[in-house]
Amino acid sequence: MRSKPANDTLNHQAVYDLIQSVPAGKVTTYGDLAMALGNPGASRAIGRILGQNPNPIVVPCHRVVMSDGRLGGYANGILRKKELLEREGLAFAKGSVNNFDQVRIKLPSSTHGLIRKSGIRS
DNA sequence: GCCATGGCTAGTA
DNA sequence: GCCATGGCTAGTA
Repeated sequence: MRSKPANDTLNHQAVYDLIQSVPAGKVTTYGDLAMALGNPGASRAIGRILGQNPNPIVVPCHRVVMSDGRLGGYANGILRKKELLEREGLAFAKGSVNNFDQVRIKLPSSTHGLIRKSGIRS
């Protein structure tokens, strides 16, 4: 759809900041990030944002996976993503992270994630 | 209109 | 499998 009604948008920098709180050996999900940033419906947008820019050295976006434990995507290919995660101690079966609930961390909730769009008529 | 998602139905085995 | 959602780009006017 070309036009949409959304009134909120995400602060990209806040997304990158938040991902930095995910330690090696752990993961989070697109949806959890969206939730922590106060925009629960934005999981898909999170994925798009990650694909944009991140400086992979400082922002470990390979630690962001799907809500069901499957890999999701990666700019350098999901094979690479899997390698990185395995190097950090994770294991996979049938494309999903083993023991997903134990390695999935709880994110700190962030306040500055949402930007209110201006110029909305009420 | 495309997509690095996610949640909820249907409909098989 | 469908479709709502949010961010983005290409490509027309």
